[in-house]
Amino acid sequence: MPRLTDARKELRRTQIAEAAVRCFSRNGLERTSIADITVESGLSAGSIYAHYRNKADLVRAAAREVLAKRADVLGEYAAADAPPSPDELLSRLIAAIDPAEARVGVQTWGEATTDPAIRDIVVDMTDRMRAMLHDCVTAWLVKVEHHEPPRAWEHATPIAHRVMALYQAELLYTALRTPTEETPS
Amino acid sequence: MPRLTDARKELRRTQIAEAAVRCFSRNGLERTSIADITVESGLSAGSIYAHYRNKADLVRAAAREVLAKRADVLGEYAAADAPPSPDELLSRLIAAIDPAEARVGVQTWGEATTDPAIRDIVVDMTDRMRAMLHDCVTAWLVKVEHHEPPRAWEHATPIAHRVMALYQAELLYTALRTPTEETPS
DNA sequence: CCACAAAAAGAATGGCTGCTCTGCTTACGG
DNA sequence: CCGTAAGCAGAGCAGCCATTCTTTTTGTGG
Repeated sequence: MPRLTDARKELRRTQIAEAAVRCFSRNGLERTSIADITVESGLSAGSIYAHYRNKADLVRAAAREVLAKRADVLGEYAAADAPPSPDELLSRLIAAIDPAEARVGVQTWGEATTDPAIRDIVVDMTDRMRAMLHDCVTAWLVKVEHHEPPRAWEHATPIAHRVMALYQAELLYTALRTPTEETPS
Repeated sequence: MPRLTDARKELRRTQIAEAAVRCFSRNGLERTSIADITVESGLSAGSIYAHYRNKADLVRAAAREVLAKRADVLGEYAAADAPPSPDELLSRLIAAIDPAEARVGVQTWGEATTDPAIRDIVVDMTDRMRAMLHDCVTAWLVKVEHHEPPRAWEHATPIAHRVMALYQAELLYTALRTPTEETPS
């Protein structure tokens, strides 16, 4: 049956989503038209609508992609044998920030203030990141600072909160600092 | 000359801008149409365009209004005789957050990532707030912690940075946490 | 009070945008 | 290889929205 193989279908979806992220990073969530994504992806409008129900669906996918990538970076450190100190953790997270994704991330925050679907995605990803940060800090307290595990978990809470806040602030500064790149001609 | 008196003209401008902020807080910067602002303000489209050149101009005015109000709150503490400690300062700032304005503030960040005019407003206001925070913390270090003024200023820098970040993060959380209010019927 | 110019109203407009629809093309299973 | 059902292209459509234009109303200086 001549359906597209799942791998190929997923490939198209990410091809579209990545093109969308590039467009969003340049022009913002609402200012990019389907036509823009059309030329950026090399596909046609019809094709895009074969893979995403509508524009909102595509925006959600893009938001998830950007936020998930940020969470992944954190996941690596959370699983490390030698847990970094909070300061070290923070500066590594900051070093891993990609300006284009930072911009889309901040746009996502703005959209989340009015769109419940985006809001859920952002809140979910934020909670997940904070939890990983919490694990990471707890591991550091136990392994390096030799705290007792149950107390360490409590101690880690405000520290994780602060690291998260400082990271998000840095994300905002990066998004604002970086000039929005020109369309490649 | 039968021109509107300056006071009345300014009144109309803020009437429009405040209606715009309410709309933005509900539906976001781009999803509110001039028609929405028309019904919220009780004025007509023609009238709005008599006071603002175009929608972008109105958005800029709204952004400035919201950000300036936040800076004003901070200004009070900066001028106080008994400077609050950084923790105290932060919790007072957080207590003064208005959910609706927090939403518009976060939307403003998103818009700033692609619109240079908004970006300048946000960066300017952010810098100004950080500077006031810096003064505030320096005053506390000198008056309460009895640091030497020149050293105090240096010490204050990272503290002010952290307070700012924590405040902005709280602003984001407030914007995400608060359900967007319904239109009054 | 009055005259009159500015301000407000609100319908009209033109452009853009999301989305759909009709065939052509392609890749997959046999 | 081939038939077929899907993916895909791209023009077309309907609706919305910022902005403008004309007419009516309003406030102000004299």
